[in-house]
Amino acid sequence: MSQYSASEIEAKWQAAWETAGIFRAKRSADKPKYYVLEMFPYPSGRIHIGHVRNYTMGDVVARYKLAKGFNVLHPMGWDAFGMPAENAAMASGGHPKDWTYQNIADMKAQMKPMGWSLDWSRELATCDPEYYGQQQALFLDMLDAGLVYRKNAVVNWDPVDMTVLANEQVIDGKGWRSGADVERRELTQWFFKITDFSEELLTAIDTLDDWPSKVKLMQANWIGKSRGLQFSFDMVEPAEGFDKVEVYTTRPDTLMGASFVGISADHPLAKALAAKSPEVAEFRALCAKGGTTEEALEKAEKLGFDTGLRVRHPLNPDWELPVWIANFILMDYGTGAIFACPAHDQRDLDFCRKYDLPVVDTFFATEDDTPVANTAFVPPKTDKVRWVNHFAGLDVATGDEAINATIDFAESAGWGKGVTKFRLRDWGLSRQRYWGCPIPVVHCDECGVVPEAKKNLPVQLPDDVSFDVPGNPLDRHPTWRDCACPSCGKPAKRETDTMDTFVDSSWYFARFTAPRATTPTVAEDAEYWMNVDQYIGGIEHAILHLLYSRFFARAMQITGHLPKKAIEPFNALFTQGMVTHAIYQTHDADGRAVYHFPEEVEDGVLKATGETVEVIPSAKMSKSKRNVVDPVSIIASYGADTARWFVLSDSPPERDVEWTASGAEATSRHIARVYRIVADIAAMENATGTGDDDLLRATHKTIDEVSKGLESFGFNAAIAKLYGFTNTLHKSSAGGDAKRFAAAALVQMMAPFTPHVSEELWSLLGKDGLVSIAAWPEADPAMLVDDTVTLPIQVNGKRRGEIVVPKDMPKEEVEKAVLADQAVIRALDGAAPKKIIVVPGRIVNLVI
RNA sequence: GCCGGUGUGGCGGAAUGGUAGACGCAGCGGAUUCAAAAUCCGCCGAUGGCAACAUCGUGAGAGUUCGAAUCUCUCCACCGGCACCA
Repeated sequence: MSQYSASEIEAKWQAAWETAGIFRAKRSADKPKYYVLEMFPYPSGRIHIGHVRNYTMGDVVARYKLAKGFNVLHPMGWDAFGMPAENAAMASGGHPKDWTYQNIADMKAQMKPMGWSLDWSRELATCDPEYYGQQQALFLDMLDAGLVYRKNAVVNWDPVDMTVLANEQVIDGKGWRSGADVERRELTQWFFKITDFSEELLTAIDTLDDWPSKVKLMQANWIGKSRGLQFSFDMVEPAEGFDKVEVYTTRPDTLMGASFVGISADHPLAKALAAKSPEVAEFRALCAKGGTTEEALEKAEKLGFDTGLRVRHPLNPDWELPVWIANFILMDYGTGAIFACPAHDQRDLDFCRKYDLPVVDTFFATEDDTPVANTAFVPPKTDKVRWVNHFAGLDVATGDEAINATIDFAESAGWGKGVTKFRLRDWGLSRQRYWGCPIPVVHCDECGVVPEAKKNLPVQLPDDVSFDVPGNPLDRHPTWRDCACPSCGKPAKRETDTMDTFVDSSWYFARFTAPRATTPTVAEDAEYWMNVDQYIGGIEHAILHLLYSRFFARAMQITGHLPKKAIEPFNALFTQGMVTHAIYQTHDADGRAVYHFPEEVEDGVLKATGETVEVIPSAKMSKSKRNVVDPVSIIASYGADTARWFVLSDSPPERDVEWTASGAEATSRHIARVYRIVADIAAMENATGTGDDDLLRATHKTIDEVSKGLESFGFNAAIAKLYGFTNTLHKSSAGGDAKRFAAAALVQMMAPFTPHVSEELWSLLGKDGLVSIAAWPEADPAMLVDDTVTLPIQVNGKRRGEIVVPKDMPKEEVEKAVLADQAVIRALDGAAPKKIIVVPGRIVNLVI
């Protein structure tokens, strides 16, 4: 072949890899293992450029480690349960199962041409009974170990469709289909006891050395450990069987600024009052309006209801405070009751101003005693402040000191107790939906809630379901619900809730070590392949998915499914930025947003109808918003090597990248240029030339820099070095021997990025075997050091010139050389420098 | 609202306390060609200057330092997460 043709070579080399079986992971003692995993995709049906970027990053790592002599495990699967399949069934009448498996087939067909070094023999889909049956076994073991329980929790309830809505389906407090005002309603649900591990999940963050610090910080904040004071306000007149209100506060030091006692609308006292008082019941109903997200609760207008009940201040029995029901107090956190200190909490202040409640300052800044008006004074807890008549005798002290002093004071006086609490809540896993893993329990009138027997697993989803009415089809299935109680054998009903899809993705990394096993994992395989050495995925999973996986690793260790060393399953984490793209939307007759694919839009109008589209710039690519870019056309036009190189070349991998089509053409030209340069070199005579040594040095330097780039996810930097090295090689007048050495190194270094053309050029250079498994080139340290160094010279921090000096010239001689330099003499203009700063090997700065 | 992040030429970005703009794209000029494509060579932050060079310049403002894109504080804009999107 005389010129580069992607279409001819890519299929050829993919077949060669397949035949050689070089990506099939096998356990063996002779090599170290390396497990690289990218977060598995949801089978939307089309791969998008974000997938291409994510999986190419993982592939570069996997291929580099393969060349470095590791046994590499690089698997792929499908996060295949979830709402979009049901939505598709509702929209077009098909079945979620058919839709999902068709999407998997389509996406796999689009992924194969990318040439990723995946071990497809380990492919799994979470909707395969082979997978979810083992997940049910895992669930039963966790139930047995006391890690699962049932309790009430609130959901978004659509009162028109009579169905539970996902947060995503609540838009501005209304149901997405019915448009009805959404209510918060309690339901009995299954929970994982993740809070048993709050302390452990928090402290173990310190062991995650190769995780981004921002992710560790987000997880720590999410777990939210706090120390505070728990104590009671005695009621002046007991009511509804309550004689006190127990509160928890992280700022007990502000107790003298208490304005009222607030209880959550879901507090037992509020419920008890509502049973007697229509006004309270009405207020509770008002508080129940809207969605369940923390954001909705935080942003909602502050509402309060004065119960008329009074409580006594613990430090002064004559001081009575009113008890209010307030919508911003969460039943899930602390005791569901607080005391409000408006002077030092903005929410409390807003509330007190609205309902005309007193505002009492308890401390001031050391130099400023302006009373609080409409902005609460909330300095960092590490700042010293001046206290007003503090009951524990403080004058000037930090918030932290005051909190500790107050807790000690309350404990020794016997009216309060220092308590550590966590923000983290237990993980509710019940979903009132069809397309998920059935929860393998049975409800029996005689025996209560009974786990399904393991021999009856998997509890398979029935195929004969319809989606023509809202709600969970399992709930109204004529026969699937009916079963025999595993305990007493009498007729019973199956649980119709299925599992949160986060459960599916919380252990797939472990399943990949033995994907076909008839137990969740196999000890020898888990022992050999765990942990994941490098995990790669989107920053949007920084908290939930990763925290749930960390919990599952612990639960699986307790239930005997993972070894102790896998307690933290991901040794290193890399969070790639998202690929963003403009969203194109129009509105239907009812004013609801309709999204359009980029290829349907031209010059701001829909190609089909000429309708003007609204452009929302730079949003996260998402299948529901349809702002996805199709990589298939890039591969068809330029080939996989171009697509692979291009997605990694322009932007640092952790950063978001706005996708634009320009540049693929240029990448393709560059690959063709490398092809020509290397092909010419392959035809050169064996000989020496001028600059052999320079080229050799440049080669070793590039090997060093590119290897470092690959080790540290500096893919764009590594590619920039490869561009530079290609230019150096092209301009060099070195002889055939040196050039062939340099060309072979170039081809090898490009191989993780552009494996197909690299294989072609490797064989063109007359090398034996596959470049994919050729040993990675090593840089000779002796070739990396230069004898001289160029030092920039600054005068008062501004660059005025530069000198070239021997690498290890002593400071005094550098100073002499600098002062003798013409540019320096000109810049000094006769002035004598006050100070000369010489940073060896870096810079010289003269201060005048 | 709360938590986390990002901000540098026309564009993607490099430099993580030491020469701001590596490398790439776009653009401009030249060579080659009957012509074009491809290819090759060169220029390319702004302002002033024939030039040498000077001044300004990393979202805005302040600070620390011999020296700041980089560290600190305040503010602005955008992005991610907020427990039932995956």
